[in-house]
Amino acid sequence: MLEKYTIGALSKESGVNLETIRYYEKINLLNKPSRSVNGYRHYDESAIKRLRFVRRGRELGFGIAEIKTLLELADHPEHPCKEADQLAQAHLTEVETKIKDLQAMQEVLTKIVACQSHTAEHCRLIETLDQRSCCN
Amino acid sequence: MLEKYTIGALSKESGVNLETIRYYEKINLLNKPSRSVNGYRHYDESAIKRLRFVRRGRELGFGIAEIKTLLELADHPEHPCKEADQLAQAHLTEVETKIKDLQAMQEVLTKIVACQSHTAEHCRLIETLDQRSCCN
DNA sequence: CATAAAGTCTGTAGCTACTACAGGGTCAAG
DNA sequence: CTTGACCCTGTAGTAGCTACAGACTTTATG
Repeated sequence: MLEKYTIGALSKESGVNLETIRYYEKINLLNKPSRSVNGYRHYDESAIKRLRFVRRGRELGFGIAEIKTLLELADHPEHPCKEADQLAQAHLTEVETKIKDLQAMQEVLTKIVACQSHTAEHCRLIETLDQRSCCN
Repeated sequence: MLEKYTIGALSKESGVNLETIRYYEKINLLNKPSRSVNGYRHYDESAIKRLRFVRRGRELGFGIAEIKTLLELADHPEHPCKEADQLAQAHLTEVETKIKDLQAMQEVLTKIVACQSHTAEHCRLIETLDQRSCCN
């Protein structure tokens, strides 16, 4: 297998910060790569895929521990992925809650922005956020 | 002014963890409260309002620094709250982006959950997240 | 061919926003 | 008068990075 990627190249290909890659290795999220004589890390295509998976997982809001589980499941295709499904299901619920919360925030912020009396006296921030209403 | 609240009471009234209140004091987000002879902190009603504002702000996704700015604005009613409006506007944009991202996540996760072939072989997780599609 | 810039290495410290102790003092009830 | 609930300070831990310091290697330029 060709191991043509240095850590810098992997960083660019995967979109993951170079220091973060080393960090992921340290916490055993990524396997230890092979090294060339000078001690430089070298990676192959599969490392890019893995790292992209990690990045996307993080973007999707999965924690490191969850991603670790998912990677382990992916590494053992002989096992049923019921567990992975359950993880995804749990996460879906979490995501849906997050969306609802953010939509509530959106509503309040829209009201604050809509408040056009530009003096703190009329646009009393503390009360506004406290009571979830503005300038009424 | 009556300073009838101990830190524990303030914690209950504001919904902010007791240790977190001390932390907020340490980082100068909250003013240093008066102390009784034994060294216990004592708070009044305004502290509750302030702390509720902080909590709500955090819930709305504002960072500590942003909240500090908002509190300062609220403390000076003579200043126009244009700055506060701008902060809220900027934050609203951020929240809207987050909602969109989460909705994209929701879509992907729904697909993963909908994938009913319960072997990792067919439900190839890495490719799934990488390509944003599942079991096609 | 020399040198400078860019890349890599390890290790440690810093970041945000908390949370969780340890080890001690204080206060109210039974 | 002791037990338990509360409070105090200070430090260390948490997640998930990010940013150095100080050293080595590789590559590009004059």
